[in-house]
Amino acid sequence: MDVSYLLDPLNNEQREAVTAPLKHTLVLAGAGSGKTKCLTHRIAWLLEMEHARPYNLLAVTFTNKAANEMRSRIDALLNQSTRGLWIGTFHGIAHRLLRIHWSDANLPQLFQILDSDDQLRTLRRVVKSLQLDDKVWSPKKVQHFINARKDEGLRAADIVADGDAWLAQMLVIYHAYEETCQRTGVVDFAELLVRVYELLRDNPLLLEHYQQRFRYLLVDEFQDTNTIQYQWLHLLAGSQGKLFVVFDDDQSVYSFRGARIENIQNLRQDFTDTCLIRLEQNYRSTGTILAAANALIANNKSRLGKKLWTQDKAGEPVFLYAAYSETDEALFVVDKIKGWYGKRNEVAILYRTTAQSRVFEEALLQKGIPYRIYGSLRFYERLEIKDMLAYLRLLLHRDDDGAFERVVNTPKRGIGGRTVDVLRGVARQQSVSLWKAAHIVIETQQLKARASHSLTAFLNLIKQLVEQVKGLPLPEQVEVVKITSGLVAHYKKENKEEAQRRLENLEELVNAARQFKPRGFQEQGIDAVAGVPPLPKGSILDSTGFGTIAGDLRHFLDHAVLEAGEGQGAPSEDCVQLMTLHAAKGLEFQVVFLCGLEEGLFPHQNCVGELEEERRLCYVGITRARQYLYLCHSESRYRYGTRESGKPSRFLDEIPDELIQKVRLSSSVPPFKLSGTKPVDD
DNA sequence: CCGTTTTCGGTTTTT
DNA sequence: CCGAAAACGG
Repeated sequence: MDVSYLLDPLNNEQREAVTAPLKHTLVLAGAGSGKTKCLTHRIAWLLEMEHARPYNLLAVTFTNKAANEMRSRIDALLNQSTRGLWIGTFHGIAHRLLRIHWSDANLPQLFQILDSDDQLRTLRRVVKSLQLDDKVWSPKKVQHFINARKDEGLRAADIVADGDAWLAQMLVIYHAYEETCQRTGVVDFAELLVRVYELLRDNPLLLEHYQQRFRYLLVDEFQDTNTIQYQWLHLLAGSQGKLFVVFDDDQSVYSFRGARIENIQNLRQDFTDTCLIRLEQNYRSTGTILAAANALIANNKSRLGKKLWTQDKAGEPVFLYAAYSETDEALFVVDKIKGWYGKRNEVAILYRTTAQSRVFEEALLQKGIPYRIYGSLRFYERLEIKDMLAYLRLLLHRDDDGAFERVVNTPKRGIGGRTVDVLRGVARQQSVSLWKAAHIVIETQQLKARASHSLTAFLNLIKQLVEQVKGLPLPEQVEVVKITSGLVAHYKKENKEEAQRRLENLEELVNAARQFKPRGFQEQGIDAVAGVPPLPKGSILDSTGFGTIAGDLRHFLDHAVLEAGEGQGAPSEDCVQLMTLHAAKGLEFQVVFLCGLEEGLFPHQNCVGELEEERRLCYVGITRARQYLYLCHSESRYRYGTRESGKPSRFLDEIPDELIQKVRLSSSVPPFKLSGTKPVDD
């Protein structure tokens, strides 16, 4: 078979990785070294040369973006069908397995997924129902505690308080939360992972099936895996499965959300017969930029060690600008951008904290340069969208307390906090859902006439919606809910710009429903693939397929939670890109401005113990730049109301002087010359 | 129930 | 200092 199309575009190391023997393979892939190419070509290689069938492969990523990218690149590369090839995020794949095996996973068939916002609301209710002071047991803290434990694969029952009163109380809350979720049939993000791990661990026949099926496990950004993800991979690989993981220990910047860089070492210990391949040739940046990056990251003690190199020329020096103030910094950056004649979306302004974006935004606005800030509110997280989704959830599942609470008085229909308190009381006492409690409360006449009347009206509204929507295709269901729920009328009343936007977003949601083409799940015959033992009898497959009313709607809701989508709206071309360093990971730009390089801000004061991770973050920032890299720091900066002076970041000292060119001496432009900005010392 | 006042926190974030 | 969210008063 002629596989030159697969191998010719690769360098020696990439080829070595793509054609590696069937051992567990670790690919240390530096920034810009072609790791996605490596992964996609490896998949093609396995299919073409190792007689793998598409359903033998499982490729896992962290973000939907990465998963989509991988899928489209594979489709472009291969001429054969990739039916049965699973590519997805850890959460997406876990979710898929839970939908198939909902019964074995001890979940209701129509289980719902909680996003972080819904989780927080749920926790607020749990803390309140335990009569705890939410100042001491702040739902946010509790949320963090629980998620951190779940990331470690620990349930409340797995943790021993051992005389620690604080921990004991936390565990009580954790227990109560688990119970609430189970009772109401909801699953948070971390739970997807824990559940699916337990599902396979506790069902040997299921495990056997998937171990036989997924002979080849490919993992992107392996340095970002957390404990439960690693345990799951470990379990799924079994003794036969072959791992192919791509990682860069120097780009591990997510320990704060549970990523365990040690998983690389764990993998090498837990799996014998591993091989490590390094991709160090960089196809992105100039020699100078790489030299700066290499010098910086060399200061980290704990790393496997690698040195990026390029065939490219040295290029321009790294420019350094010392500003007086954050305003000066922004004006400098904007000034440079004005002098840039390339495409504007090839320019990125990167910073450590989101708060820093404001000054740049103002400066860009003032000069009329179009820009786009990443990480602003995502489409499916908008208030009005979440309200609509809550109605839809309620239609699917009347006992969804979260959805009930959200819409019971949205739009305002005279059901205030007092009324809902009564419902909550009855619900808790009789351990039923709010929906059922509402019926009980009305029947037993526990409310004043007016409240009772309003509540009855609400219940009838939902029942009416259920009837109206029955048998309609998804987009029309959404349309009906949009009108009948009263949300449109609700927003129309306010004649503000904001209200107009909300209405547009609601319309956009109907649009999204119209265009919604669920993918994945196409193959229901997964138990009949050749060479794989059938799924054990008693596995109850997901029967709410497409075409069914509940099925379409449910898939749409799943999609909304799991793939909340970027800011929506046209990804307006020709905009300067503003984002945090974390958001920039995986991207590249012709020109990069790395701003706010000051002690306390970057490295951030809260990260004194995590200095190496801060340095990696800086490394990520530097290696985003293809051609021009500007580093900025400011002598002073407004923080928490007062102007504070800041020393240049230690990271600047770690970049060799000969690579750096200072753009302008601080003294050459005194602060009072800045027009249209606040004086430095006010 | 709704608009105003007060209080609080303020690193990074995908799913 | 600034914005969000909780508490308060009409």
